Amino acid sequence: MTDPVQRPGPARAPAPEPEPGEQQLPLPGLVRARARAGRAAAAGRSRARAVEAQPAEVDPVARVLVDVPLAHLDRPFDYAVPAAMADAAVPGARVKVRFAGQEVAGYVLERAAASQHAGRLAPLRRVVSPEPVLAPEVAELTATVARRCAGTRADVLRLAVPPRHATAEREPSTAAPAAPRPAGDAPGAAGWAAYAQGAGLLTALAAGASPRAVWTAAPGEDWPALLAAAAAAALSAGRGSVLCVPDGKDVDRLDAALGAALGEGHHVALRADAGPARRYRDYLAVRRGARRVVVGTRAAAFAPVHDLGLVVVWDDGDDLHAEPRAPYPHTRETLLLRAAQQGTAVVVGGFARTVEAQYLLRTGWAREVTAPREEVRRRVTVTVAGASEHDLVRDPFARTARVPRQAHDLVRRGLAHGPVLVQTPRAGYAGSLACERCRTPARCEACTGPLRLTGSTRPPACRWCGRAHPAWRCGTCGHRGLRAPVVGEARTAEELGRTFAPVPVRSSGGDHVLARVPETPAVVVATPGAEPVADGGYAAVLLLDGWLALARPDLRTAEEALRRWTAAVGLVRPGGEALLVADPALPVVQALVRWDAGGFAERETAERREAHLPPASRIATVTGRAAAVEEVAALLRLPAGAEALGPVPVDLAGPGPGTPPAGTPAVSVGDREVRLVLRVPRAQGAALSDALGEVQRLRSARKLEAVRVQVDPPSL
DNA sequence: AAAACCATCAGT
DNA sequence: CTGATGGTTTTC
Repeated sequence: MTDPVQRPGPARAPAPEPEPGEQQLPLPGLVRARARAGRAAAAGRSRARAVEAQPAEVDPVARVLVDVPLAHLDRPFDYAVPAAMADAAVPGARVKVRFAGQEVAGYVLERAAASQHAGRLAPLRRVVSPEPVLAPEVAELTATVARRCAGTRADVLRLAVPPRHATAEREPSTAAPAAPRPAGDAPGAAGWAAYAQGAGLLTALAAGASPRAVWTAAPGEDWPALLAAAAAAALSAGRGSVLCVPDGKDVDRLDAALGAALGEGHHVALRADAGPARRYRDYLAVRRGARRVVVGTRAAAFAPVHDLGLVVVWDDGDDLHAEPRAPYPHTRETLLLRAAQQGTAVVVGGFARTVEAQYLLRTGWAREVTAPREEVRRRVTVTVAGASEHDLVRDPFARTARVPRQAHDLVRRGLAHGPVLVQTPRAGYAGSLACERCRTPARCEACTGPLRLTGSTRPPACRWCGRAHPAWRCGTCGHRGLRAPVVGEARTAEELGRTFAPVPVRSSGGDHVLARVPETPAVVVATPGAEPVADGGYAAVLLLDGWLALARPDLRTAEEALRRWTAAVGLVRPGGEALLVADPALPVVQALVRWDAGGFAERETAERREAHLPPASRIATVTGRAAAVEEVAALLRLPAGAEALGPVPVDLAGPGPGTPPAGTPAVSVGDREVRLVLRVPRAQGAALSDALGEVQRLRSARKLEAVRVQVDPPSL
């Protein structure tokens, strides 16, 4: 196919007249260059042919955001719109432009009558397609998110807009049927009545208002149905929704619930794993307004839903909501920024509650939606089996029984009525070793790194420095024996299978994850995050090795443990029971028993406030080679009240599980990766982001070595 | 990555 | 003063 827009337009006066009043620039270099080009061109070719195409009559200037990875170029550049591209170069269209001597991709942000740029404008080279893939409000959101994360718009755009697929683009998007099912008929609509503010939330959504809620779901809740009902309520008021969940399994559940609530054709699931054609087709269906309700994982937070009225994030504590690619935006933060920008309703929901969600309540920005105590008690009974620290002092062997008698009893009772879920901590922690007797994690004497086994015949070695410890001895109790603290879910399944034969044992975890299990009695062993949903709910839920879930040296360990436990107990059937094997004296264990994620989050929030940790403070990290990080520290213009901590070698700074891997050649101190932690009062958060962004632009302009900047890192 | 820019300096 | 040169800055 020939591209008409690239052909030079009809002949015109050789040198374009300067705009009246516009400064005529001498541009000697340019004149010289043109003269050379003219001579180089075949002699006899008329000068008029060499002149660029005639500009568009209306708005001959396109503001283009170019896709280059350099922070200091993260701003629009003006290009001349040739007349032939006047209709195609709409705001939001993908274009190719010549930028710094190279052909680069970009998006038209807007069209304008004139440019502020003093020099000559280069023409657009090509409009890739007139499809306005980048919605104006998403362009704005992208800028806000980039600013918050001290990153570039181009990086955020890559997360927000899927790659083009020409075939998918040629097909029209099928329009939604005229009317969705009445919102009140949604299966989940009645479910909100169980919550103190639930009915009010739905009413407000149906009235087209923008309520903001932090919702803590009751155990066993059919949360996809309730969220679908919320989206249906918003849609009945003519407003679209974006619903973000952690993983594909949750997308499937919510997808099905939305189908039931709205009828087919009103919503779409944006799946990262769907393949380029499907992904682009679904994206276009949203962008073109054919679908107004979107469910998806973190990329869906940017979905260009028309008339957006509600944003939802489910289980915002799941680390899958944290984007692993620069500039590392978090779904919750993206959606909150978007809600503020577009004036939408917000639901931050989960079985647990993050300290960030709690902060929204603390400041009064959002309202709490929780089930009354009686309702929770009706749904599940949670008990604890395990020795307290006090008991352990008297009898260090008390907790060596991994599956205590009470647990066996629970499983047996449950199996009489249906499937029983057994959650066992992820095998991922298994690499680290612990004292066989007192279970204190085994650490390197030289650098305090965690020890691990690299082979059955070799002595334990440090993950960080690689030093071998053939004669290790526990620093706490003096014992010499080591154990891998986790019996993987496979072995747990084996053990339980023997105990409860002939009841079938199903295993879910690692790369073998089950989505659903039937209502029939079975022992279902799963690692956190891989729990299958049981038809009709589990008769009982057993949470093993609570001590291990709490053994990680991380700021969020307790919060994360509670999140995983509540997620499992959340799958119980009404009237079911749950048992946690852990120290009953711990506040986090009591929070599970009382189903009081809110109280726990409030307590954590208060503690962190005193320790000047997020969310009351804003944290950012700068990671890179020591020399570069030190330069950054020197260049940073920190806002008032800011503190800089470090830089500290990364190996020691964080609990990062195996960096660097043993066997990495030794590096000199100057080449070591270091991390600088910056902390400001929350009110200065924006100023901190701006200061970091400024340094990034400066460093990129000077071609200095890149450093990794992370604002609000999910863990330290 | 290429072009434009700019300071410097040898050769008039 | 002019044009060549080489390093730095800009990129529409």
